[in-house]
Amino acid sequence: MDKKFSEPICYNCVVKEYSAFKHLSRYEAENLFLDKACKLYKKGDIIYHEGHRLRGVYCVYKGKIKLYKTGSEGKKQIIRFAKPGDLIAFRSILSDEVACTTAQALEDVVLCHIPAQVFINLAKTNTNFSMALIKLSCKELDESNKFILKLAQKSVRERLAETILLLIEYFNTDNQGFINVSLTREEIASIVGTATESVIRLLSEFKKDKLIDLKGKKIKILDMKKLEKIANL
Amino acid sequence: MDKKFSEPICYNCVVKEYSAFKHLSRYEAENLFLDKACKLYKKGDIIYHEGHRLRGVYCVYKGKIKLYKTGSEGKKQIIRFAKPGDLIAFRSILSDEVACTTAQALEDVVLCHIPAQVFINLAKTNTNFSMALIKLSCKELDESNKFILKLAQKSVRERLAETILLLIEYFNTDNQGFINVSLTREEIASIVGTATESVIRLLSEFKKDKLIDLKGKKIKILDMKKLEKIANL
DNA sequence: CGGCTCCTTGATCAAGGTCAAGACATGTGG
DNA sequence: CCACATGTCTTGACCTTGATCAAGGAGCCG
Repeated sequence: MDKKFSEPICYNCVVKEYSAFKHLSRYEAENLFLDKACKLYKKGDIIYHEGHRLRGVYCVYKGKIKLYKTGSEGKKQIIRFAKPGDLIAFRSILSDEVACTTAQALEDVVLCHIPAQVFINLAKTNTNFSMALIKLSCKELDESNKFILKLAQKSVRERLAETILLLIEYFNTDNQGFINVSLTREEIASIVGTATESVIRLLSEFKKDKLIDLKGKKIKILDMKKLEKIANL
Repeated sequence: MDKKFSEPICYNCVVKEYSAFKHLSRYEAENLFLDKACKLYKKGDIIYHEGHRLRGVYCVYKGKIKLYKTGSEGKKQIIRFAKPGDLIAFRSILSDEVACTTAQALEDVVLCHIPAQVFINLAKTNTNFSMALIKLSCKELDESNKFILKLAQKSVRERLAETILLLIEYFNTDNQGFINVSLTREEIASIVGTATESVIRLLSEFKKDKLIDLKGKKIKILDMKKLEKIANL
């Protein structure tokens, strides 16, 4: 495989400061660099499958990833996303469980793979690092619990409005105000937990009401206040 | 307050072996005993409120607890339960966040309160203990993510069947085969994420179909296989 | 015996899922 | 560069699920 990217050097990596790795010492980061392996994934590639045993943790260097669970009828439910600086699969590694989601590249992605034992050793020897990991998983647990509340009590309309707001918060906007991520209507539906057709209908309704603008897969917020009101936060 | 219970002694506590505290040394457990405070809560008492800052972690010694989030219209969504041996609130303490749920006693409950700093110090100094905590929160995260999938994709009927199975797994049955917990129909509805009336109608349907037996608030499984089939696991 | 809370049942209706069909867009190989 | 195939988007029609409202019954406690 020809690499179209320069392999990041951990102790110097641009994403290090945004990740739990910021707690590593120079020495630890240098060692990490010796043990990791960097790899490019094309858009649509599966990074790992739900239910499979993983050999290590991935640190996202470039690109965006969706993590989803698959229901009994094969229907997908997106649980969360990952972007540069995020770690994925570390919960499975630390708790010695099989992967609880499937990770798939939303665009071309570069990941650094850290072998399980290396990662676990870091967590065991560097208290600041392990506390950062605990905080990460607690935060994510909180996110998931909020999601539960949302699914259980809100209408599809409210959920879609909230989802748009969450997407903008997580991915930010480009210089034209469009959310920095391209999702199909089906993918949006599998975040919101609804049918693709419902997403389409509601998005065009939002557009008609001048709350958002649509340009292909790109979404731009026109009226944040009203959206928040619909989301009923 | 007169205590109608004998205060448990940590290093000797019957629940210690079922909790993350099993990783404590004798010395650590003895110190823990000096720092903790034990308290009785009556059925219905609120132990802490969502959004409040907590001063420590609770270890459940006796009784059952529900943990719920409250939605925008005041509707409650039960996120999980706790029983003897479980720790509650430790995620908020470790991640230094306000409580993300409200904890309420389902029956008379005895809790031991461990001050935040004592708990954090244990987590920082005892690697086995902190790894156990990480595993706990990862496991809970997995539970929450499964819950999301369930809410997003399953019918109320399927969810109720699955909920009954989860209750039996978590609380076990008494010698007559009834699930060891008494929940109102409303509480069951706020686990399943539906209206009280729907729970009532479906429970009587399950009873009519000889899947379960009902005796007041007590539920007994008659046909596990069929329930599992309905739950569509 | 009121006054609670909880349970139950029936009637109604809207939200949203499903199905079907076609438009549009994108990429592929000839 | 075109023709075709495939994936995505859109719209309309229909119908099921389950929420809501209303009213009454059952059990429990001071």
